[in-house]
Amino acid sequence: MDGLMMGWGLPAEQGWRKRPWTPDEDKLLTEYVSSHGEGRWSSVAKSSGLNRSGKSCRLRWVNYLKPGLKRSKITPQEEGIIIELHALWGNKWSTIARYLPGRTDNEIKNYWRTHFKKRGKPSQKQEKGKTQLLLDQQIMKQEQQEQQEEEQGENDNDINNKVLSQAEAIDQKMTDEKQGKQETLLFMYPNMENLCFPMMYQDIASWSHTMDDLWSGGLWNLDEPHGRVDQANDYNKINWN
DNA sequence: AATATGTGCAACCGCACGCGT
DNA sequence: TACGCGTGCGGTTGCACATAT
Repeated sequence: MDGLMMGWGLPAEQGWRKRPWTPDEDKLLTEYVSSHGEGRWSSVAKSSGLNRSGKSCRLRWVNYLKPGLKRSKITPQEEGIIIELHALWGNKWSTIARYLPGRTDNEIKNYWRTHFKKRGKPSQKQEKGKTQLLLDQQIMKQEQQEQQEEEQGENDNDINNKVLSQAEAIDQKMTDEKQGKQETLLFMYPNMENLCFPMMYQDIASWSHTMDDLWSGGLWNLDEPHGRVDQANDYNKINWN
């Protein structure tokens, strides 16, 4: 496949290397997307009069212009979420970004590289080990309960697999609701009480009453008003179409 | 003050995948 | 089934600014 064109509107051989977006270009793109919606980026590039590739248009919109994006610095709570999820999924930035409303994969990726990768922080493997240790502790405590579940056909005694399968379920759900229906949010954030507290972990908690130990010792401080109802309302204002 | 080095982040590149034909 | 197109994703690069020497 031709990496230069890729069906993204404009060829790359136009002399520009890194060309920052100007306010006028941002305005053009914002107006175009507002009236025509997202998608069909190659036609956006052609029709809007922007001398940009569709790929560039999409990136600019997704990472900078899209309503609802946070422009503030990553909070310690968000950092904790990033660390935890990175330990689980590795460099699945877009997946991690789904659990940080208002943050983009690019932003998270940059944050990780600048704040962790360079400073010799615990490696992914180490982080994984840390998380796995916590999870293993829960496994031990649950063993008897798990055995009972196995008798009922539930032989999934690897809680990490549960995490992953649950995450996959969320991904599947989000894919199914790809058009941005708010059902996705309700699925992820039931009662909208904790905007940044994904359903995934609420479900994990339901697997074991001992998971409170994990919360109190982990990086996800649920007492922080990170996802308040008023924030959830703000998030609801986003145009999901 | 001048230069070197480090940091943060926007933007681009190349690959992979899904979908329609 | 094969192919082309549109899109998304992770990796990389380049640049502006900050800090150190």
